[in-house]
Amino acid sequence: MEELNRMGSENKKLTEMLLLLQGQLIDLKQKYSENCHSNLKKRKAEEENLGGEIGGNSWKRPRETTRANVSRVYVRTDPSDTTLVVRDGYQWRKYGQKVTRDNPSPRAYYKCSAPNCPVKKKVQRSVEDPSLLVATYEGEHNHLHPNSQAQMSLGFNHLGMIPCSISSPTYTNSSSIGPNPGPNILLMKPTGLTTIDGEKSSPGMDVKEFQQHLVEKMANSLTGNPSFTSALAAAISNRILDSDLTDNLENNI
DNA sequence: CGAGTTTGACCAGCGC
DNA sequence: GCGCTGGTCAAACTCG
Repeated sequence: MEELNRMGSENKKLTEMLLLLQGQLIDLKQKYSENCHSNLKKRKAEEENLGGEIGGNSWKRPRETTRANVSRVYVRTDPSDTTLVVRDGYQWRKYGQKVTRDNPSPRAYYKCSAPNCPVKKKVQRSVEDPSLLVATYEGEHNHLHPNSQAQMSLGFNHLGMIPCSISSPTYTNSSSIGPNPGPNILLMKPTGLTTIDGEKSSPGMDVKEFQQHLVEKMANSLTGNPSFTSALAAAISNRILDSDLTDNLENNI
């Protein structure tokens, strides 16, 4: 039993790590494609190298003199689902939508509808993976999360979300959450969920049994995927490079 | 009727 | 100065 608990917590850690790494991998891929395609994007990349990307910030508008708290969140959705909705538990009011030059899918602009809350978010489909929504959050909520208690117990950050979602479409699907305004993490709720190979967990299944089942499925899936190792290696090296860059910048300041 | 969404217009920054 | 682009505004519209 202890072994099971230990495996469970290790699995949790690994899952969180994987989520972070996948987010970074997607960032890296997008940066790479940007660098390869135009002089304008070359300029963007230079700006990123000069610190524009510190803190996960991808907004390079020079007019932003005071840099707000910016973070990016990746959410897996159904590619056929055209709604740019990221359910993070907060109440958002859409105030604009635009088609940007480097992405054929429209970008939606939202403001937090809580009174005096300065937080904004932009939601756009990833060019790389149309089934992936990229939500960019700016600022920090000056009020409690509507589901703050549940969020805290699940270890969510101040945005009420984890940094990115698991990439398997059968794992995380914001549109499958339904009217529940909670976070986009299906793994948290072990009833009637879909596992990697599409099988449903039985409603009567014990939580621990389900977790154990999930651990096995995930392990099989990851070890059976030859691209995972290289993707993981790339993401880790990216992380190392990032920390080196940060160190250099700190030394130079 | 109020809250939220849509969408065209407008504004500011930037490169040429 | 002009055109391009991203971000925001606000009137019209929709929905519960």
